[in-house]
Amino acid sequence: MEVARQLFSQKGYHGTSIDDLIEAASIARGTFYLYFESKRAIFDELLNELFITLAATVRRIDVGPGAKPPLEQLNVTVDLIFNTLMENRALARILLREAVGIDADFDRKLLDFYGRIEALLMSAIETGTEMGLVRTCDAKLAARCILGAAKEMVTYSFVENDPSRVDTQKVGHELIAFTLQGLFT
Amino acid sequence: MEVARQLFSQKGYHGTSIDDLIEAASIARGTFYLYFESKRAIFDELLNELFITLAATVRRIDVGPGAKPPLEQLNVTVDLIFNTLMENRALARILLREAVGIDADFDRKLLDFYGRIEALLMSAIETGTEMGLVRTCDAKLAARCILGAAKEMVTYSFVENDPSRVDTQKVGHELIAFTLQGLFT
Amino acid sequence: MEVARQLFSQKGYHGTSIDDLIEAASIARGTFYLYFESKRAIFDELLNELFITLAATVRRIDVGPGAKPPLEQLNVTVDLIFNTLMENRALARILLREAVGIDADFDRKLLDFYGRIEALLMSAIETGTEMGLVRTCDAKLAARCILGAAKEMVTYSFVENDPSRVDTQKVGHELIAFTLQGLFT
Amino acid sequence: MEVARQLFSQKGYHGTSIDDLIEAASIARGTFYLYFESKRAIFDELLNELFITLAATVRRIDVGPGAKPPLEQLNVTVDLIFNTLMENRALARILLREAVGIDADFDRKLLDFYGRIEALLMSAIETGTEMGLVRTCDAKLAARCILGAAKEMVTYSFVENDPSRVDTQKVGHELIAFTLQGLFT
DNA sequence: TATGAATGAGCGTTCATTCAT
DNA sequence: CATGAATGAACGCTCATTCAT
Repeated sequence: MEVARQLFSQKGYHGTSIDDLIEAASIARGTFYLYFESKRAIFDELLNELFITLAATVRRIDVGPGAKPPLEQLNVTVDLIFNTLMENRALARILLREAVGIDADFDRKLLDFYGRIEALLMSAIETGTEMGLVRTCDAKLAARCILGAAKEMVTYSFVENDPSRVDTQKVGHELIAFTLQGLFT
Repeated sequence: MEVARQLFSQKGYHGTSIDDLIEAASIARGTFYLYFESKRAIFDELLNELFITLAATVRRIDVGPGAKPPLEQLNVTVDLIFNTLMENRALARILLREAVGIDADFDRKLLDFYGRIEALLMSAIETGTEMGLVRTCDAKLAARCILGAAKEMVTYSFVENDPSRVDTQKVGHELIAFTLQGLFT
Repeated sequence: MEVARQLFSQKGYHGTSIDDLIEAASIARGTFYLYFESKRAIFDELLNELFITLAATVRRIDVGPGAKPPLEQLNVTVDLIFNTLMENRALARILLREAVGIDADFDRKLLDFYGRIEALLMSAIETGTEMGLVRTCDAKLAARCILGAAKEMVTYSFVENDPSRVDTQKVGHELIAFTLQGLFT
Repeated sequence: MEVARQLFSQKGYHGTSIDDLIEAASIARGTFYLYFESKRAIFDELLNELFITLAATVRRIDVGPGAKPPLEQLNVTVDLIFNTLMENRALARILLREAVGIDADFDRKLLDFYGRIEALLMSAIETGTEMGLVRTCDAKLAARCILGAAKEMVTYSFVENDPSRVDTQKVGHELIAFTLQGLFT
């Protein structure tokens, strides 16, 4: 699995053959199929892993009384997510690059994943609007904007020549600032 | 080409075989190779078409005296781009979905394409900052945010069950509002 | 035909495509098939041409009374043949290089051609033996030896970096000397 | 390999398809590529085999004191080579028939092979001349003559209706006689 | 007579998957 | 548990040949 993570991340799904996999893992062809039903299956498993890791990282903003200020919570959450993604860079790279095209099943899965994030963001926006913190807007479209900006920021962090040097905190804060204030003075 | 546009758009590059292509076009194998050097070549041609169409659509905001207000120009430009993309939906779908993984050459091309957009956005942000219209921020990161949000919005328009019904104007305006004001009241 | 001669000679039968042919001749695809039944057919025609030219060159040694000395006649004939081959270098190259493997029909043709030469040589040897000029030997095998040595000598003349500079007369005489005297002192 | 030897020998390189090969060998397409990198590769391997076998057979004539008479040694060597070729008839057939035209690489290989033989023969001739055994002649051309005669003799042995019946010893002796004495009485 | 667009059988090669050991 | 030899469908591509104009 570790090997597959690296290979899929580097060469993509189509660019990685079972041969690459078993050679890098120093196992026999048959052994691979002993543990994974198919090439597709290990890819799935890999991404599920990331989904679970991410799901564990995302936390709802607590707006209850006595909670820390929402903005501070937001900063913390974004930091957490960015760090998780950077720690699982290989997997995250796959998620963001192999966006689509594996097959219909995978496409649906991906849509689902982003759909859930979108729903989360939407409800946050709606809550914010109710609380008078967020301006009125089409929550769905706004959620999409946030998601898009976030995806791009993360992707950017991987594309940089030396990802390990990217200041994820700065990237996160810039994203939050952009999301909340936009660009106007 | 029309057939290829549709097929690549629906099933992706890897998911579309020469067989699919020639059957859908009702031509013989050899005929395909009479007009296109390779599978890769037709894909390239297809995307170049879109690149050119897009390049012709994008217009710099005129900040000179006597020009229309920048915001209005921005609205018009975004509308134009959105409409162009919707009119070339199949191609745009390819551009946004076949994110990467065809081959190194194509990856570079894609990076180039987005790089140029990013540069455009960056210089716009910097100009805006100089004019005092735009708050100080990391222009590069901000440009990425805009790009990401825009990509997502466009993608969203294609993913909708019935893309022809998406109100591109509304999507565009929401994107601009998000970009300029953010979400805060 | 001229074009085909050159191309077949340079790139061989399999290495030359109809495309090469028509492009070099600046004619259309259909025009080619108007004049030649197939790729095989033009190749055949080309070699027939050489066969005919060669047949016209070969002359039996006249051993009748009043004729020039056989050795002198031999020298003249060999010179003639070598010069003919050098003048039709392209064709000869094909004959010697594309030795076999086009198809069964062509193989038979080639066998025939060399068979006829062998027969010619055999009868010459037998005549020579009867006249007491030639030592007793297996005429067929000896004919083969001569044929082989001759083929190699001609081939050599084409393989040389600059065939036009090869002294065909010297080559011919060396071949005759070898054939008649062998190598012993 | 055995199957390939037969097929290449019978139908030539171009005339033999992977399909022919795998059908004759009763293996699956993939199995072929498990053992050979390509069609070219198996052909190469096959001929290398013969090259090695032949190289092991060729022996320099020992002219030192106490050695057997050169002529006897020559007879033995030629016998050895002829027998080796007859034992590896299929391979030898390929070598002699697929003269050229597979590709540039193979052409070079072939040229090399014959070049080395020629060099061997040349040095033998020169040694012979120094020892006063061989008449003065152009060693290179003479070597070519021998090579040509030998090739033809071997080819002849394969072309005969029943090659297994050819008296290789007789062929070899005739070749030697021809080479040394020529045809004159 | 000349054209060249169209054809399609055939090629060499790849690679995810199976299964007897 | 582990192996790796064997599989064969599928792929992208070539090229000699045909035929309507």
